[in-house]
Amino acid sequence: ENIFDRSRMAPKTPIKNEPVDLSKQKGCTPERNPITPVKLTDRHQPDPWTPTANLKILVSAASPDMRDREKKKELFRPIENSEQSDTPDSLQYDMVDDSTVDEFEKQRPSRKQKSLGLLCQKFLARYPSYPLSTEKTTISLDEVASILGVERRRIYDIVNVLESLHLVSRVAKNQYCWHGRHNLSQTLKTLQEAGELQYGELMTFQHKEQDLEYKFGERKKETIPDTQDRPLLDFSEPDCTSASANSRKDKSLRIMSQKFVMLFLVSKTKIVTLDIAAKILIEETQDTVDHSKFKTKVRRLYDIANVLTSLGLIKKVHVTEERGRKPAFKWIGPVEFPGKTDEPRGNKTTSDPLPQTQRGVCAPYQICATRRQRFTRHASFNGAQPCEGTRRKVSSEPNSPRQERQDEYCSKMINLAAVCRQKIEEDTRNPSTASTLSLLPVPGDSDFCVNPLPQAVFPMVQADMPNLALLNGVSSQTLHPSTPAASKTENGKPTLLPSQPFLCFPSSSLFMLCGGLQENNLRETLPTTGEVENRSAEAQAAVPPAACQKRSSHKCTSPSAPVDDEEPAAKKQTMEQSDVPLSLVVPKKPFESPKAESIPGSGCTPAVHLEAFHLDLASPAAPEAADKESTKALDSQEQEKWSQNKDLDEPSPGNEHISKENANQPFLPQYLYVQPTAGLSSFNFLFSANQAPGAISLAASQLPSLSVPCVVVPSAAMASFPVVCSPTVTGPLSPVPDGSFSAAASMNFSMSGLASTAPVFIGTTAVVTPKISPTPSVDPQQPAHPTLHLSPCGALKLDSPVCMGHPVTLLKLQQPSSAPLTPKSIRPARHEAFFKTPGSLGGPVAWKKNEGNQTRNASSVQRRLEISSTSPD
DNA sequence: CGATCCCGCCACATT
DNA sequence: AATGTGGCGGGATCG
Repeated sequence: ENIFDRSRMAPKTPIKNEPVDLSKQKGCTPERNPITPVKLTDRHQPDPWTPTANLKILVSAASPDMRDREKKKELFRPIENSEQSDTPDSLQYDMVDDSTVDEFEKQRPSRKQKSLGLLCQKFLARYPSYPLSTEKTTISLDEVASILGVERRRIYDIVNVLESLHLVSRVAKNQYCWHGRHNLSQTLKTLQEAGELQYGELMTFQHKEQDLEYKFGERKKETIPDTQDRPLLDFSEPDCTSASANSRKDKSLRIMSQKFVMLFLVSKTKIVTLDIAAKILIEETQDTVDHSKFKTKVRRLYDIANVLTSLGLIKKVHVTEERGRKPAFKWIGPVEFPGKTDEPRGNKTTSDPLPQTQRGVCAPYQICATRRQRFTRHASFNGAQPCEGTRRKVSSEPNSPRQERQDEYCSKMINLAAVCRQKIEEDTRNPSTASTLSLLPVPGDSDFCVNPLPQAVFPMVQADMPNLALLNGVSSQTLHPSTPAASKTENGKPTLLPSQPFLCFPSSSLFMLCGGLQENNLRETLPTTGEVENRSAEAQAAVPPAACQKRSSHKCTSPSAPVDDEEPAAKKQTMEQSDVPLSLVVPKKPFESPKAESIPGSGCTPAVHLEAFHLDLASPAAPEAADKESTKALDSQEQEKWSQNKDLDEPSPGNEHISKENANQPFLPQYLYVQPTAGLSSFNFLFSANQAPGAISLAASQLPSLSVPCVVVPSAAMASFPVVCSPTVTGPLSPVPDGSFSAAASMNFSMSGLASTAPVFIGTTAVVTPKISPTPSVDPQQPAHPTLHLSPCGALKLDSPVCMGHPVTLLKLQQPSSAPLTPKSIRPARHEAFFKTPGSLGGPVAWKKNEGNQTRNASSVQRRLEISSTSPD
């Protein structure tokens, strides 16, 4: 509590004022003692309590420098003056201290009070998350240590982890430079990329491996053969320095921290158990595996986890496996990163931070990853080096500023989302663990937001593990998530679950949206197009329920191919599907063409994308997830969005509306708009899904990007539930346009959302649309879906469908339509990848296929690597 | 009793 | 040699 206050109070800048702060704190000590345990007492310990004694203590705590310096003076002074002041020291002090102290002692600070996590929070509270570029704050370890009342050693633990994420950089001896979260997303992205390279494969199997590992221990290594430990990313050295070569174990804590983060980013489920992480990390590091070593590693991971938890990037969860419940952590930080790596273009603000060539380069640090090579240079970075100073290079922020902004926003958004998410999750969980499904059960019910719309779109969210799910509204969907889980185990399987995305809709009112704009048209125009479209349409539709229904039905039915796929797909499985969808898509285009035409190629694509999306979503949520992965490799897809809401009432359907801007501009993105009802003032929104223009282009790339962002906005009324949306996400890969906007879009809404209060959310991931339509046609689907879910195989099935959805579609569409096809064919593979989902046991093979995807992904990555490698060479 | 993880010794690195 | 860093793991707490 205190912390918060303080932070608020002083969020501002850090340190500089220390004197003040210090004084306060110290002064506070007594006061705060109650709260914070701090060792003060201890320190005070023995001595005679005189003012001096206190000083001494403080001093001792402080570094030598500190001691000498005025700080002491200041500190004391303030204290004396302000608080206890006047009196002759000792007395008051004693009084205060003792009493407090004693109390404390009595109470015992409780270990928790001294926890690293708490300490980290305190630490973070002292600095602004997004410091102005102008202000550079430097952090003196000694000061901080003394202020926070801990030994310096502890500060190192915190700083090392923060450094691994580039939130701070070492400037000099006892000095660190605070950067804040501006570059966090960039860093995460980099880590994600690096992680894919290193762990991608592993993660694929995640679950399996886990098990295996358990048994075997670490065999995994294979995958990651060589990597040594070296820093994946090293931040450190942008330049080089001799140091780079470095020494001392390379700061294992930092490296470990990065690797740990990578595991999350690469994990589909976004959940990583400690033991697995430990095993992986050990392996990399070494072969030997002793038990003791393992134990030590776990200890370190706890240290890191505490810091990451304080940063709001992960949270603790438990995974129940056959073996039992295991401690694990779930990533709740941003999943997707706006910056794109791929494209050069970048548009949006963000993008390109790195002007130069490839991003690969950019990515700083990169990952030398796997191979160890590191690149050195990022020369690009050099330019901007921040603090630097002396020797150590610090480079921290390689990134350009612009991006940062976006990132920031994103980050903020994300955070919010995370918060929401958590809430939701929690809620969900509570019901039952196993339960993930619990929600599901009601498909039809109004509860889910869907009501209004026949079809709703849901964003997927990943569930956390435990929770999960949700879904669908109405009918159709359902559980995908659950399925997998179910298959595995009843409960827990968080793993699986997690991976899959779900949505929840609590109440009715929600809305979502999604990106595809075109679709609307399409749908209308052609029902047939397919599910995908439908979805998009649906999404749109969703808003306007009435309309939607029709569509939905149409969708379902009409789209022969696509549709089929879905259903069949489930059965069928797989990859191929993707193709199918495409085909479906194609048709649409024609339809759409009017709009689309305007921008021919692009128009189509976008639409397609959307569709794909939808499809995925629609069918099994899970799949979608898979897709993403494929696309990126990561799981970003999974990300989730959460929404939360608290709202009050229900949403009033009426309120919501979706406006489509599209209408005018077909291609463009769709938006959803939700008007708030009276109640809400706050929100409304919308968003577009994609943007058109970019989309237009059509390239496959778009698709990926496509992520259509959806946004949900809760109306005021709705408030009660949140919604979410997500864009899907391939984003990263995709070039530009999409990504950019998606990001942008999200940002926007988010912002608004934030402001308002309402929960909003956004997700990256995909969205799912349920298709539920009133029409019979739908029904068929339903069965299918369910089946999928249910069936053990579910995962597989799901995947397949999913796969279909995405990428493929696009491609095909394009071709037929306009022409310009891009060769993205590649994507299909990716799609597959997506599917990989978690749990699935089943279809491992398929997953692997990812590779194909990866190729894509990889392609970019690889290129980078290659480049990098070459360059280094 | 297992999960956490505080605490601080001590080795290595840097001054 | 002094001081900065940070690996490491014993053992106390927590749940």
